[in-house]
Amino acid sequence: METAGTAVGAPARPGLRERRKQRTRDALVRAALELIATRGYERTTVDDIVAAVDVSQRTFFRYFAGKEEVAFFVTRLAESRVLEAVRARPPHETPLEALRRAVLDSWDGINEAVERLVPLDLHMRVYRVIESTPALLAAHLRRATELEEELARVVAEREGLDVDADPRPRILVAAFGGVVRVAERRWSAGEDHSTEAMRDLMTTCLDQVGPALAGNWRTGPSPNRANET
Amino acid sequence: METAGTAVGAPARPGLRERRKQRTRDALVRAALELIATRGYERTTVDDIVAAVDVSQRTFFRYFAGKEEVAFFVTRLAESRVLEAVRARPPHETPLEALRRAVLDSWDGINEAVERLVPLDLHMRVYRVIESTPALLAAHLRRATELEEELARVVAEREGLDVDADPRPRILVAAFGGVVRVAERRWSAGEDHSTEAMRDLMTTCLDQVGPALAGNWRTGPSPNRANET
DNA sequence: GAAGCTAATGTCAGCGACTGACAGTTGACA
DNA sequence: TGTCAACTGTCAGTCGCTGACATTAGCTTC
Repeated sequence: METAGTAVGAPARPGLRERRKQRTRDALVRAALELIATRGYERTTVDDIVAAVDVSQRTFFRYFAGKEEVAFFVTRLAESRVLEAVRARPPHETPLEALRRAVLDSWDGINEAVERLVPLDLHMRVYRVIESTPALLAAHLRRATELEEELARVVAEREGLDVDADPRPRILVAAFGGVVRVAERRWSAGEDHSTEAMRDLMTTCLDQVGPALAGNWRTGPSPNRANET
Repeated sequence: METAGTAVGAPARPGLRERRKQRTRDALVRAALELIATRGYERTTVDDIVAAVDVSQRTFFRYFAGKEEVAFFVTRLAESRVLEAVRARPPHETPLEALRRAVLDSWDGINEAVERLVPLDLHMRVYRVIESTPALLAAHLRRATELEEELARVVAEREGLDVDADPRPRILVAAFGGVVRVAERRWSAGEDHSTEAMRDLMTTCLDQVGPALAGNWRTGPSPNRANET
């Protein structure tokens, strides 16, 4: 469906109607995240959001299935990136290696992608609200397990296995996901919200999986336990 | 005010008022679970529940913080049992060992404890509704992470560590929790809902953690390797 | 450029979860 | 027995969310 007068070289610009839709959706997202970041999730009503954009409440619910969904609009970016990154890993890598490298790689350029939607700082503030609001945290965890389910499928396909027959894909992904969530929490709770800090935290946490699972912690000192005592 | 009435022991029998409270709460739980198991969660209104017990809606919300809470009333039993079991493990065990043994042990006698509240079969049906209802699944996962947080604290204390300084307790618990959830899902999705089936599934899944995390899956055969290492 | 189609939006009414305020009832206890 | 506190019910109202129907406004076609 080529519309009139769009050169092949330039990105096919959608019609006015489509652009308007995009604009109101972005406006809703921005207004919602700004309100949520400042007033909190529960103290932000849908009426507040639609009043800021001057559309009807009904319109909001046509764009988003619920109040929760708008809060995760930016987060979804990162999720899809991770999934893509895992698919792109070369097949000779170990499943765990593939997951680890994919997650670390997917952080490169994520900031720019986010910034195209909302200010990065805003997204950070919203993320902390998500982690501290019971209803949003619950939704976040559910979304995470859905992502894990897809990851398990990808891993199983990589290895030529049946997800439902062999439990290892789901187990690997579940364990991996748990560790990632620990890293995310430490990151958002800490001071340094840079991408590098995230990478460091993630690698440290993933490196600790072996030591954490195996053996007696008290026998030998762990790789880096500078902060003990 | 406090529901801390000692349900055991003969001497301190609670007064009539306390007994009435207990009775209405149990009635609400039973009615709610029965309705949820048969009609599903979303298709069960609070009005339906209170109509079955013949109390006002306001009373329901004085007993339960929300509609969700009543659905997890029985599940909470298992959670507290697991926590107790971990605390009871001898300190010479490896953290992973302690968790594993605690979870497996806590299933002994769980059926009897559940049956004191509602028929076991009813609880099973509700559990499957929880896993298949987005809103309930989200709440379930959030509760699970709260339990993991407490478990991490217990593990850290066992090993004489600071939960916030050393990441290993949370990492271990997160990975462990992920695997447990895989086992739970397989169990509730399968046919055999017996305690033994759960034990078998749990042990197999936990035995697969090592193989899943380490090495190349394609070199070694056997999706089911006897517990080595 | 006017007419027709259709997607996007607004309005209205209503359901269900949940809460605060107030009043009535009923165990507990002196 | 009477007083007090706890338990419950009623009522009104907020908020998230949805279906039905009317209205507006791009886009297409002639």
